[in-house]
Amino acid sequence: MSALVNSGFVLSSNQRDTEQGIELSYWLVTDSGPQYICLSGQEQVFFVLHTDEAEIRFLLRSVTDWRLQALQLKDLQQQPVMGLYAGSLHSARKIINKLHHAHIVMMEEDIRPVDRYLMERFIRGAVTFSNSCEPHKIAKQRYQPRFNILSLDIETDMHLGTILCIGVQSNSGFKQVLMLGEGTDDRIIKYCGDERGLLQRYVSLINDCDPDIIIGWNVIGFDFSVIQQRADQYAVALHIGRDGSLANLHKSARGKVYLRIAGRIVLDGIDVLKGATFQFDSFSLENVSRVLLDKGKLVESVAHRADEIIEMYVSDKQALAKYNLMDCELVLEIFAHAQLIEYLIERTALTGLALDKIGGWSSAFDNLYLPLLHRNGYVGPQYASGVSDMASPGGYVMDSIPGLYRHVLVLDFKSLYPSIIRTFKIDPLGLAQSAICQDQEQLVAGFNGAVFTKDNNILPLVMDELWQARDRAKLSNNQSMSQAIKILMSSMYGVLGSNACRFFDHRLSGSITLRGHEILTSTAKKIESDYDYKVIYGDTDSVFVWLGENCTDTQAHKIGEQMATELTAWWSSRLSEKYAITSHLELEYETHYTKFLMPTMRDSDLGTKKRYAGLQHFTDDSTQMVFKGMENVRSDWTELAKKMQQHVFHCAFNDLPYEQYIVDTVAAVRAGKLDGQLLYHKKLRQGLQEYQKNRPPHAQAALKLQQYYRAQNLREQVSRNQVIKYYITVNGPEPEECLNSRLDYDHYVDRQLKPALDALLSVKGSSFEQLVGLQIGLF
DNA sequence: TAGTTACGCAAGAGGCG
DNA sequence: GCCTCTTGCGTAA
Repeated sequence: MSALVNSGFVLSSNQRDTEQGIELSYWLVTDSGPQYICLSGQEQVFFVLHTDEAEIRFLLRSVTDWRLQALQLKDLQQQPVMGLYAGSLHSARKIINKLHHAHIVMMEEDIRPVDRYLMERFIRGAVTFSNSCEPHKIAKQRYQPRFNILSLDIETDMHLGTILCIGVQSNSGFKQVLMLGEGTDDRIIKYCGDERGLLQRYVSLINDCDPDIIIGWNVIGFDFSVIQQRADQYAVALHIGRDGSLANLHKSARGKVYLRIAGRIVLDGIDVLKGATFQFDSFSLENVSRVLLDKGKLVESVAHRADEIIEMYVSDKQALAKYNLMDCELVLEIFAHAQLIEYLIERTALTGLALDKIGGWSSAFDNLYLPLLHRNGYVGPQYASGVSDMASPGGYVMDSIPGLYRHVLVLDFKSLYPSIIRTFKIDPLGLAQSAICQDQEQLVAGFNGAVFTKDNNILPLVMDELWQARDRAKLSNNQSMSQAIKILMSSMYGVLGSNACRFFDHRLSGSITLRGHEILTSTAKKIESDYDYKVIYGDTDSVFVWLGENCTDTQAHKIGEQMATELTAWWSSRLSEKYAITSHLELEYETHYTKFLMPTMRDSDLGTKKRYAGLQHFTDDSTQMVFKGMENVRSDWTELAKKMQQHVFHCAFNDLPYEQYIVDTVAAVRAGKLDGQLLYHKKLRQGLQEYQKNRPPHAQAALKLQQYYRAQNLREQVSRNQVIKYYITVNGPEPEECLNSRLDYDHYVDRQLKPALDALLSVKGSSFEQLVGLQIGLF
């Protein structure tokens, strides 16, 4: 009956206890709509040491519904283990608690049965399923899903907290706005009377649209939270699950809100962008759409948005609906433009993580590693059982030689940590196996006392496959795939160094980073001895090579290519001779700076680390300024300081005069002509009361803002993680919203303009004071 | 419902005389 | 007022 076998994509999963044991359920998306798959009579399994059997049987003598079974599996210390099978989630939880209190070693007890079922079958999203027989079956498959996506946005009256309208737009072009109040419906706007009517209409709308994925902007933390709160107040049941069940919203201890809707997933554009390593100064929809899509929203002045929305509701509901839908559309466009759904599908295909999972690189490691470990006859280690009583550093940062240079090349190791893992066989299994391997030829030493087997390892092979997959993705121009793999590969090191990962062990992380130190220092030494160029800086995986002042652009490019090739070959032969291993290290010629500034630290002659600027020169002769770590790329410096630094560096790099510009700008600041560019932005990273030990300027401003809100009887609250916008005035920091005092221009000249420029001026033998005269400090 | 370490800098806090 | 230490933030890789 092969006609009944179909393809689908796992959208969400669930597990619960039934009379027949644990029931696993999966909602799939298929070409012919949603499909519910149910697997009953399952058990939860985890592992315990064989030597603990008697004690476990004693401890669990009063517990029913479990069994212990001998297995052909060992832990990584070569001790035989047994499987402990529980017939229900409830008894599994009880058993784990009991054993935990008795300090019995347990392994993989945290793996949920719904996840293990997929993981052990290598199912990562795509499945075949057969629903013609009981129980249902699913298996690994290739399948590209097409989702029905609905973008949702609500507008509220910020003073009363009421919902004014709910707008939705789907990826197939459907649009609708549910509007509070009375009016004549048209094609898009539907008037719903009171708020209760609006919420009831919303439930029908979601069920009629029947989306697989609902997207929005802070959509869980704001839109769905507000809807839930209003629905609770009016006792409207939000039956929007695909099985008719209620939406389930709950807050974690850390204040993060989670939402479960049966058969659907909800994705927040902000979280997804962050997960895909997009960076923005601000993640407001306004800013992201401007940067990514080159457009802003309909309402330009964010400051008075709240009042404008209420004003539109009162006088022009058509305009409000249009505004509401614009936000829905922007979110859809951002998802399409940044290929976010494609990225998430690739991530799932690589890691087995659910589409809506945020972070979770530690589970990704588990999903990739554990099934292979089991097939090699071992089970995963107990949590926090790794070696941690030794230091394992991060990347190596070289002392820099400060100065203003011409012709600096940057060579960097392509994915250094993944390539170290592949080359030096960094692997939890290999580390364990080395202890019982007699043949020294088959071993390669790591750091912190680690030794690895050259064969029979897992992580290096997983990395090899990812590496090849990434090369294929690049060749076929598959951006999202390449991006997903890059992030996954570099996260593999990260989790090994984190005690939130079951494989955490400083012998593993140290063997990666300390090898990195050795590789970087040897490379720098080799360049200085063989090529006679000075290495002026290096950080983790890069070296900055100064070619000397007399060099043409063409020569520089040629030298870069040649050095990268030769040094890659040198590493290959060196590692082959020294360790008899195949090198996967690859040095790339990345950048040619025709002008390059390595500044000194403030109030010191020593060079800085992680701060520099240069004029990059491309092979087609175009150029571009690059700033790393400097004021210009820091969000907590004023617009004016950044603009000035940008301009003055541009002039200096292109041999143009800048002295008069500096003098004029300082004068303009003092004349009060540039006040708009003197605003500071800084995030309040703690709650306002938590600034006990000291109170930095932005916290002082936030306090004044809070008081202002209270005095004005506004509902608004200053909250953790809010960006505080403030000026420095003669009376200290004051928030933008309630600026009262004169700006302190001495502060701005001395603390913003001077430091932003002195990095450059001082290596030119000049100084800010020299240029602007003795104005500073006299006022 | 947990990826890492290394680094620079501004400004507050507190000791000293 | 001057000096050093600590706190807080944002950044590089």
